Amino acid sequence: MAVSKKRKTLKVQEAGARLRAAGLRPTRQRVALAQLLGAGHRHVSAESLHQEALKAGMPVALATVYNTLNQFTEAGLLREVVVGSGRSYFDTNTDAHQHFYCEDDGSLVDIPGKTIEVAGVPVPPRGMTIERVEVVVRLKRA
Amino acid sequence: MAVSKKRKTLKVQEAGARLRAAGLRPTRQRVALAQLLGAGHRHVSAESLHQEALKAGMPVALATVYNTLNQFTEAGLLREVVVGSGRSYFDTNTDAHQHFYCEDDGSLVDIPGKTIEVAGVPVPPRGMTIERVEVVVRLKRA
DNA sequence: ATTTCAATTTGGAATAGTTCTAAACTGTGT
DNA sequence: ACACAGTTTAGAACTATTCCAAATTGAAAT
Repeated sequence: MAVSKKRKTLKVQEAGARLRAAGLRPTRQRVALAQLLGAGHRHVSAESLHQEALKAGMPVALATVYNTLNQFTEAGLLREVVVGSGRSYFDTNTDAHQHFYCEDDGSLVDIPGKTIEVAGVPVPPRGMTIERVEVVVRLKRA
Repeated sequence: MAVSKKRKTLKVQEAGARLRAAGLRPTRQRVALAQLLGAGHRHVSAESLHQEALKAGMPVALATVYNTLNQFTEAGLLREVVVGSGRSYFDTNTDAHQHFYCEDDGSLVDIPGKTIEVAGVPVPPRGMTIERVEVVVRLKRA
């Protein structure tokens, strides 16, 4: 048989523990999604994660995937990456880091945290605080 | 009567000239929109520009506004700024510069071109070239 | 184990922003 | 004035996401 490249998933236990730690009730669906997201650094869209869950034999409604991704993001388990209107990516790497974004195929590639240095960020307008400085390096096929 | 703050618009002539220079046929609608966009630095959405055109007595279909904004962007007359999914802004300032984005009210404020310095941008993946390095400083109400 | 109830999930409808389509119209060259 | 490619238009279609009200479920109490 052909060598199948299977993605590693988290154990149910560990996924549940992470959810509890984040203050989220570990329901069947949330645990399933946390398992899929849990291992390694990944970039997913609601749609792609939904497909993945179905293929993995963990049926979840698309609306639940949306809810869950948003809750995980609020809880600090994920980071939302905005690259283009109409496309939302969620990044399992919540550390400070940046991205390459290829406009041709919509793919996203990490740039490690310490690589890019941003200097000279001005003081924000009155009554505002900086939440995050986001850098996206937009690419085109050469 | 109250002092009305009226936005300056371009003369028809000048708007037409700009369009020709960009290789776009100066139709009535394109001229009208170019007039509205022409003076000063602005951030518009398709919807906001559409409203503005209607109020200015220059009826244009929303679809035309979309077409036109996209054409202007392709022609280098505008720059698209991506800040959040579902929201597309077009910036009349096409020089290299960055933005503050306030997540609370969706507003966009320019950061002048030379203010922010980005260092350490890595070499792009094989066969790719950097089209633009985009920096968005996300703000929250303090 | 059973009961209880708020939290969660669900499928479908609803919404928002944008693009598409086919027919009507218009700018420009002759 | 004429012709025609380019443009505009209204509305349908589409995509990504959120909303909704009903059904289900996890966890705490009995």
